[in-house]
Amino acid sequence: MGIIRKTKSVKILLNEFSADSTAISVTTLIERLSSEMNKTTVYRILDKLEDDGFLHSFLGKNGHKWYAKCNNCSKSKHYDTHAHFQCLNCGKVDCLTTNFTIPEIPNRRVDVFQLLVQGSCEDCLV
Amino acid sequence: MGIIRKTKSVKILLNEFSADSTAISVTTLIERLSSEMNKTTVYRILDKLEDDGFLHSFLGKNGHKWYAKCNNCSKSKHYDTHAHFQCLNCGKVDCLTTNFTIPEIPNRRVDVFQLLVQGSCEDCLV
DNA sequence: TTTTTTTTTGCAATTTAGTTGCATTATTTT
DNA sequence: AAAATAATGCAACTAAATTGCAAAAAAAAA
Repeated sequence: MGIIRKTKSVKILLNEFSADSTAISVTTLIERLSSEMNKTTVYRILDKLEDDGFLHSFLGKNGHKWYAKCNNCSKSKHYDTHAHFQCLNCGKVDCLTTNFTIPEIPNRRVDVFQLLVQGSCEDCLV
Repeated sequence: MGIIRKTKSVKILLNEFSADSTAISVTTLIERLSSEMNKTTVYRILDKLEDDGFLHSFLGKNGHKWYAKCNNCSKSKHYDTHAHFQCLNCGKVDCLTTNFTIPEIPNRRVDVFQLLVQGSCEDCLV
């Protein structure tokens, strides 16, 4: 699919991810932008931004969707071999720069994996 | 909370996990046991069996809940340092016996993690 | 065993994330 | 400017999970 038109809504959403590389949950975006666009639009644009390799998505601990900016992704391939870290204290979620390698598993072929790490972030560590 | 009474419904559910150690999704259980108990009961009993350390839960790729038998868990502590493997071919999900160690992450304290690996299981590998 | 207390269950209603169809509006192409 | 195409809003819908409450079942007390 991919983004075709740079509409007002697309620009607003892109802007949300321009600040830092912290991940944002879909529900947060829907609430934050409720006066500017419909939730359906949020879902659809995020979907396309992911297809375009500008964002990538993953599921938080409760199974809800989060999005974050991509660093080295393209239309054809998402480099999702990184983990996501959720701070149990402040709730902030971000991408870890560490690239994980999943060890070989006997008699199985590993295609993809999803790793969500939870703990305390640098700001919340005493 | 924990299990207090060994009711008929509890026995039926325990029985579902007695066979092998393959994980079962909540929706599968609800459908499979629809003639024997209400879905609310399924949710509630699974919840208690997890509290009791008999089952542990995790989220599948779509964010839906799965349960599997515990091996070394107790009421107070779940030894969830293992990954779950979902076969993209047959859909089967099971616990990997390999215990993963998440490497140290600079300036962060890691408390828990969730690792879902997807690929091809031993039965589905040619 | 019978009565009383407490827990469990079923049912219906509710919540919430996410999706879909369709008419309207905006953007791009001609 | 007109025509073609894509994006948006809205309402309705789907599905997983939760909640309140009355009825039923299990355990404890008598």
